[in-house]
Amino acid sequence: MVVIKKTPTIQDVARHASVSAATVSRVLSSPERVSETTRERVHAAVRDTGYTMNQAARSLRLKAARTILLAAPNIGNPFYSTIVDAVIREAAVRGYSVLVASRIGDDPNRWLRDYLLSNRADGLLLFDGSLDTGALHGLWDDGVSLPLVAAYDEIPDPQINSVITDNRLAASRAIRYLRELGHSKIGHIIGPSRNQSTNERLVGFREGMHEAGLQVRPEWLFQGSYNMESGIAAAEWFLAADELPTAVFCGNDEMAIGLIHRLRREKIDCPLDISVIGFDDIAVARYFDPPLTTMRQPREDIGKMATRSLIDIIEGTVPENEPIHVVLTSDLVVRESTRRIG
Amino acid sequence: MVVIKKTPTIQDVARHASVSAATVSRVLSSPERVSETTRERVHAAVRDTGYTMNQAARSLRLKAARTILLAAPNIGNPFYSTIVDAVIREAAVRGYSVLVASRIGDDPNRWLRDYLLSNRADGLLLFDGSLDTGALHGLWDDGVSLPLVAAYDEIPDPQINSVITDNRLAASRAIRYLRELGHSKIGHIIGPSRNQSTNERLVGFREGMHEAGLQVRPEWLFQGSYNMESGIAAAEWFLAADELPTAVFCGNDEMAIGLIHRLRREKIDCPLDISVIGFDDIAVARYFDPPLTTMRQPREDIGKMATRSLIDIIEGTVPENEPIHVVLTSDLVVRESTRRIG
DNA sequence: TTGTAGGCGTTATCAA
DNA sequence: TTGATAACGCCTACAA
Repeated sequence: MVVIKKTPTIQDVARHASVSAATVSRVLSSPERVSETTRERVHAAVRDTGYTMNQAARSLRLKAARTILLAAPNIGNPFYSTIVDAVIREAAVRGYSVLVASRIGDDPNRWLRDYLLSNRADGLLLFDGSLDTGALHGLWDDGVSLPLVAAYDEIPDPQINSVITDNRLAASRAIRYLRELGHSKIGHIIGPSRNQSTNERLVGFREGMHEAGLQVRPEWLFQGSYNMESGIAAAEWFLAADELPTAVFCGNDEMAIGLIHRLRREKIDCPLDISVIGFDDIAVARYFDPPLTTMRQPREDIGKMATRSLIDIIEGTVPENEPIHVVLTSDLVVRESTRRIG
Repeated sequence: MVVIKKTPTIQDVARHASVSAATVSRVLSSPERVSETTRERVHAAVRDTGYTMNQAARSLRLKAARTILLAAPNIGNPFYSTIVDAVIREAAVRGYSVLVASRIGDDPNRWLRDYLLSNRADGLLLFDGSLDTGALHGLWDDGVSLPLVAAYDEIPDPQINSVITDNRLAASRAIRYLRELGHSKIGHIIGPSRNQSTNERLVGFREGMHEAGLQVRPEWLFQGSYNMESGIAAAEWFLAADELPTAVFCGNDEMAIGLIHRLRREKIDCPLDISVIGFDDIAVARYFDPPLTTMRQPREDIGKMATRSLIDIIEGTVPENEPIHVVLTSDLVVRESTRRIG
């Protein structure tokens, strides 16, 4: 089924247009260096033969694949899918393809070699802060310097280019908002601690609490894993405490949804009995019942900016000694899962 | 930043191990054809030099990229992300990379050429039934036969390999279930008509209605586009009718969510006043309020089976004259958005 | 402005 | 079992 009549090569086109292969190549990559007439002849020949450039040969010759590698911990998560979409779109604009890898297996070092040093991809867009930076430096130490942009999840290494959001600020902003609503008994569902962004949100939470003169109570702190099941588990953890918080700041919307769902089973209503604020503003947030108050992450922008930066780096249109650090701002989106009390 | 000290080639390894490049190549691809001792020497040399195969060169030589192209209309949709995840995982198992393209632009023909005839990808996994099959046949006519598996969305061409679900049956099953619950005033939110699966669901809906001796009322039929906003619009359409249906079968869960959300604003409760049944069973379905009754699509299986089939075809381990047609079954998942009446 | 020639890194063929 | 060689399709000095 794979067999093809005969894929035309640049030679075939050359023959067809009665020019040399070099000329065809020039017409395709730097048309201005070819005379009007031959250019047209070559274009005609390209159409006639149905020629398509062989990318493998081109990559080999140019030592560039015009492809970027996107690595995320879990593409299945709807949060990432929007980002992926933005990445693909932006990459296409710049003429790049996107190779997607969902999980950086057990041996990131080997994995990175396989993809990046093998001429399959020219750069890496990393959406996984849990990756050991040691592995990245490992490549560095080998004398290799690879175009890399860490996005969304922070990597605690100022040398690494990054496009992130102001997690800490956003978290403290969320707490301040709850405080304004009159809440003082505030809980927090944390994400997995291997993610730096999680930790930033936790720090922001603590800061917000501190600023408000509020105590962080351990029984109102729960560590989840950014999925709805974690929200359920968190609800059960809170339920086991002597007293329920009146408001909970969740590390992401999914955990908020799980939390609200589980509490409702106990006739604890959101926002009547408890206010819940999420993080991300995933698509379903505004249509959930109650519509979720949340800290919106500019996901399209993250994807777009990260892609743009990476390609700039790959193409060397950006000074390489000063790392790129973009920090996008999150916005508080007030809906109906939070409510003024007392 | 791209510059690398010196990427070792197979030649470097050969020198290091005092063998020929050919031998190194053999050790790497058919170790059994090399003597124990040299094999070990070569392996050591590979480790020492930190050699990684240049995939571009390999692809050029082998005329195979060990990469598949995944094309979906909208990766941003959470429904697809799970499938994509499954595809990537399964492909990895078989040693394939996955190139993802979100939108098959205006000119699918050109697009397909660019990716598939250019040696970037060995086969296409198509999740978009709206693609004009003429374009596909265009390639065929050129004497080109490309490994292609259409998944999830049906393509009305028995020659094209496909992995789909029993949309028609599932739809009529949904109607039968509503009927069993005592409903006779049943509406339907259709997906975009360019998708064949949409049409199959519509046919199933009509069949189910017919079997039950029920009339399909046009004012209870609404065409959406598989997103939550469509559900909102559908609600408004139904609201404008003289009478509301007592049950609505939705083409997917997102439209069901939008519908329920909008009706609630009018104090029309699901499931008290209206039963709603979705399609797909996306992650949030079970935690939505009310938890959605829905026809679950085996998404991981779709992704896995489709990938497996495609790679089998690429590698020629499957007879090529008889197209593969896998039909997976959808399951009715009863939750709380549907309710007995009368 | 155009053509010639060499090489990118790999693997398959053939001979030793 | 191993090695020399050619070829995959393209681009880029360099020469004309």
